[in-house]
Amino acid sequence: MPRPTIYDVAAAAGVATSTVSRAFSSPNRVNARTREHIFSIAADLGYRPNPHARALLSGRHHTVAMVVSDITNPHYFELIRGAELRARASEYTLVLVNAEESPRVEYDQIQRLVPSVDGFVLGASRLPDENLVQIAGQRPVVLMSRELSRLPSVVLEHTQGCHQIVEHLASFGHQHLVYLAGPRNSWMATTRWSALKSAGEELGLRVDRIGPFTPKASHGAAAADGAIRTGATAIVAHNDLLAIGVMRRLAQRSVRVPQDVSVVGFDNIFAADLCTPGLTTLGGAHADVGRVAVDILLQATGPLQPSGASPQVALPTELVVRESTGARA
Amino acid sequence: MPRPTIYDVAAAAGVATSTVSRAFSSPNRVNARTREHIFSIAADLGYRPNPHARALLSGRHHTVAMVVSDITNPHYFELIRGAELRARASEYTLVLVNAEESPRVEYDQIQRLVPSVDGFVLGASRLPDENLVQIAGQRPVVLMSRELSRLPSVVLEHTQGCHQIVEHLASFGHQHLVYLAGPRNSWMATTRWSALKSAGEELGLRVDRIGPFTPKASHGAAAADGAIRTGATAIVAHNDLLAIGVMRRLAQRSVRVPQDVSVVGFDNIFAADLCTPGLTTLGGAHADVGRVAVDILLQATGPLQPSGASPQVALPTELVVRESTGARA
DNA sequence: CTGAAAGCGCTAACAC
DNA sequence: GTGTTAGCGCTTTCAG
Repeated sequence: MPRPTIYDVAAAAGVATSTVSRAFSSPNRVNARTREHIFSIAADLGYRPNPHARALLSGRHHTVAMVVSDITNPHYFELIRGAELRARASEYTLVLVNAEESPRVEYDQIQRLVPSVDGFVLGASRLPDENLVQIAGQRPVVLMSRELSRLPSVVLEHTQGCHQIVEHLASFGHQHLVYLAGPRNSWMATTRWSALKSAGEELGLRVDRIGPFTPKASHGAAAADGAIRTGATAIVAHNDLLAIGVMRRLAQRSVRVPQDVSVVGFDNIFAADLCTPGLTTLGGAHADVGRVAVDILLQATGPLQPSGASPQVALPTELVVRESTGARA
Repeated sequence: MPRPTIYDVAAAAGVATSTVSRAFSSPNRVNARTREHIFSIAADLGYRPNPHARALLSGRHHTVAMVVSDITNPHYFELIRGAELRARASEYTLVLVNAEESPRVEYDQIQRLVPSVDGFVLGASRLPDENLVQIAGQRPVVLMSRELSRLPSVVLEHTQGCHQIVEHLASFGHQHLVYLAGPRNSWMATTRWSALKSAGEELGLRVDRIGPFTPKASHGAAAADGAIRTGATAIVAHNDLLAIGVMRRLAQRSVRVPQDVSVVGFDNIFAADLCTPGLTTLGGAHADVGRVAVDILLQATGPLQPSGASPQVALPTELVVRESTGARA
């Protein structure tokens, strides 16, 4: 037996289909008694509105897509969780898309989904600005871990956080640090680099940069070797995964952390607390990033036309100090 | 300007809408010349088929849902990734749902999605058998990390794996081990317990069980304390997260691993290699679990009616031995 | 407050 | 090979 439709319900309830429709979509526009009657009949029949038929007409799908640069990066766990919770709270479905660090995959997937979703939350998008603007022209977009004027975004307060990192390292007497940059097209990588550099200038440290590196543990070896060559006494890796990979390689090469070199990461993933030594890292309320991003998106997809306002939210970070940083010995 | 429809394309191309439709849905049923003409016009107009209108008629949405018991469990990373890749390869969209260890949330979410997806992949479902059977009556279902007669499933070869664990521990002279059980309604928990027990009987070890425990690191303290009380010399935790939490607690209580007690986990998550001591754990090709599950699902949602066959796939496991297991000292 | 009827974008008979 | 014509399930004027 196929799913019952409003026709079945209408027939069984002895009313018109439009009344059934109204009972579900704007309950207050129908007599309380008939409404209840319809509901009970509908329940008996096991009727449930077909979202596609609804979407066909309204153009709204009650679905948002979240695109992440690499789904296996633990950093995204909390982001996804926060976004999912927020979406569900408004009875929205969250479609998860993995861009696998590939702008092409990212763009294709987004275009594929444009007709099916009400908006996009883009995590650390690797797409060029023009693409983002274009996508925003098709559907509301909220960026995470990236800022772009005229588009709403949610980021962690990296600039201040980077300053904190440099201060922390300076307090141990470090005078030369190196930033292991993330992917070329990562806005975060660019921003962190300039934040570190200016903090370095301010505090009188030399700051180098090498890379780009794919921010995975497996790429840590190359990054570590490069870092050693710079002669820096402190390494700031683009994220925790890379930092962990770096520490592994350093251990292999008998470089002691933090006695010979200090290591700092970003994200404060679960594993940062488990590796040895524990990784000093810049953390933040990641779940909130996801939550707020969806929040803004739902606002934009809401009945009120997207207002000119494009909120750019920056959430606070916190430097989690563990054992991977210290004075040279 | 609204999205162009087949009407716009048809008008611009000087053909009927059905021809446009055919050009896109069954290209070989239309003259090559007209087809190319239609395509080029469509491209100019930026036409893209509306999947909802399509779904409304065909009932197929090119979308599958994957439900996981807890999205923040790293164990799922690879599963999700494998599933996502496989889905995308067939141009299917993967909707990710987080059940948050709650059967109620899980069931509600599934019911919400029934009208919008072609099938479900259920990871470590916490639902009772009857519910699963009922859902399978609404849409094709493939289980992961759970078996149920008449439903297709993909699991890791836990039974043999558990045997391997017990053998490994026995080889170190352990004679008493305790299993820290996962959630009450976890099929895996039940299966592992009976597998461990029968392996214990066979090899002459005493095997206790305590729990259930929520398989997160934060619940490790209670689990560790309970384990100590049993007097067992080896602890087999329901998963790596719990095992890591247990090891933390043991360290706090100055119980040495593995000198005083050995610890084993399941899943071989990234962090298992990072904690100190490294965690011995039962791993497997998790990405394959997700991949194969979607593979089976797409077969079932395919044009050919769901055949009676319900493949029950069991993928091999491998015991990854690290430093958390050894002889007592 | 409720019914009748048109149509959202597309597909699937059925003709030609 | 292509056009015509009904709908898919629902919402939404417009009457009543």
